[in-house]
Amino acid sequence: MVKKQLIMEKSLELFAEQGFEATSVQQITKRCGISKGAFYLSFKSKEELILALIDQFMEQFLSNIDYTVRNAKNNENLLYDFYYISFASFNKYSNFAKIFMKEQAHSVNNEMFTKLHYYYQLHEKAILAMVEKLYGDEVNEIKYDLVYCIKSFMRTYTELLLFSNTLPDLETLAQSLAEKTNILAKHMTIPYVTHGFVPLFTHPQNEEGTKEEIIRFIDQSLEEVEESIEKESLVLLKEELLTPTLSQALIKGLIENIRNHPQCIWTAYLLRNYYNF
Amino acid sequence: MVKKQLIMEKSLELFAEQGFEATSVQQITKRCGISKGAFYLSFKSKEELILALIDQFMEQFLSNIDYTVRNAKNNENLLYDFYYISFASFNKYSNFAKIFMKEQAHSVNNEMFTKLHYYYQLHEKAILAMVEKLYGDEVNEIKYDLVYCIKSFMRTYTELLLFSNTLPDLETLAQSLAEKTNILAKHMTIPYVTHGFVPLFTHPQNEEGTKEEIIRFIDQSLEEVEESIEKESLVLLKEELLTPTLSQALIKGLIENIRNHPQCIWTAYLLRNYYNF
DNA sequence: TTGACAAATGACCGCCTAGTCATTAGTATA
DNA sequence: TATACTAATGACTAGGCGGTCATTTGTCAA
Repeated sequence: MVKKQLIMEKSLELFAEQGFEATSVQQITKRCGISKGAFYLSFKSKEELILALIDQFMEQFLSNIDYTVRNAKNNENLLYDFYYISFASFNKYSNFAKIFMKEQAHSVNNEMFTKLHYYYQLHEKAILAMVEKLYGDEVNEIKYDLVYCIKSFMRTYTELLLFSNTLPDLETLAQSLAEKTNILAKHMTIPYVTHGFVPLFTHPQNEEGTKEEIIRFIDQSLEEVEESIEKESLVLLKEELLTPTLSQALIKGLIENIRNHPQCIWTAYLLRNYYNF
Repeated sequence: MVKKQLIMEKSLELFAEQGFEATSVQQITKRCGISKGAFYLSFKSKEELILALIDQFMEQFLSNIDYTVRNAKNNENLLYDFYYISFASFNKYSNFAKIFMKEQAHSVNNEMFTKLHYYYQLHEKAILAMVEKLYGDEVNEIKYDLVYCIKSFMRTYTELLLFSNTLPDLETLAQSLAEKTNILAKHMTIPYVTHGFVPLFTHPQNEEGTKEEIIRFIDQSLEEVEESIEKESLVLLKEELLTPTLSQALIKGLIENIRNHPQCIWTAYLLRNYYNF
């Protein structure tokens, strides 16, 4: 549905400028050049639109990071790549990133709060995985605190990137933060965050990740995808889930086929998790 | 005026829970147990109330930090004290701090935006002054970036402090961040922020700090203060501004007399700046 | 050209908002 | 007690909000 995409694009602009609450459905429909009724044909409420935007961006963003961390051949460039890909994502989807910065703690309502915290924890998990991969057992005492430092850097420097008018220099930024992180990992002795992530709020155990859930995502992707290779890959992956026959390499290749297709990003992410690639 | 204070207290609670926009004047008056009309006798609009709250807290907070940095006898505990006093302030005025975290980038309107950025820059200036005092010329290349790192830490760990339910351990927190800062100052070689603070937005040169402006603040404080010592100190300071006669030590003592009085905090801050204490 | 169906419209609803102002209550002085 | 004045009230206005739905428009096949 083209209209749905149009609404998401235009509303993103408005939300980035004004925030969620301050942007009315009227403004959105006006910018789209459609009527109010048409809006409610695509989304059953303003809230649903917001949740859809969050999903779209966070899935993209997190799967990018996850892919980078998992597929890093060596540790040499991992930290740099992590920062680079993160800031590049924020830069590319700057409109969403701006909203994210503004509304993060706002939690307009419960469902949005739940969703954001869910993605937030996935992000922390990805960073923690990276820290463990990079520094191993040497940093066991300080690793949770280190994750927090990394998150600190990302937050503040992303803000600088998004809201200052200077031209971003992503290479230097990634280098600078990678250096800082390495320095802290090497010399820090007094951590503050020590007990892992105190979940601010207990998230109902998500069923994502089970075989059935992944198949549901594959079916959904199948409906939305046109291209034949992606379609075939999805079908094969579904069959493989039901009755395993293929080798690891073949499965990995199939996932690789769909990983960059807009409608398959989350499906690919779940599959990578499932097969532990 | 007692009512004004009541409204500020109760509205602070509501704003911290829900944010500015989501809190209506009706809710505020209900919690205060007063009528809507009574609200508009104290504040001429909801916006004026918000701006007053921002002023009250930021003046308190910044003057605390400024005092700590200026009066540090040696560099040994300065960094620790800075972090400690900052987090203690945030902890004490947690309701305001929560609002501040939530609404920072929101800029409901232009006047609030201007105000926040003004205080924001004062904060950066105070941190920069501390960095220079601590590390001198050794960190010239990286000092602006270091300021940004300090701000990063403060942001994220304040959030942890405010929104997690764990008991805060301010000593450890201040120690931990002081160590991190020292480590970075010692080892960092690749700064990202190099050109000083690119003012995101040019702030109209505030007249605060001129002799006339300070006298106006003294007059305002005089109206609100009851205690005789503070009153006398204010009168003497005003006379001194008009016709200088007293020694540095006497002036400093007079400022010290008023520095902790709620209605004189900003006046004292401006005077310290004026006399460069 | 007609009829059938889907897509799109925008007037309309109930609700809530910030802010106003004629009216009333309370209090201090003469 | 009468008068004068301030403090406080809450019904009211105008306007914006999210969301609905009877109606119109557009697009096909027959």
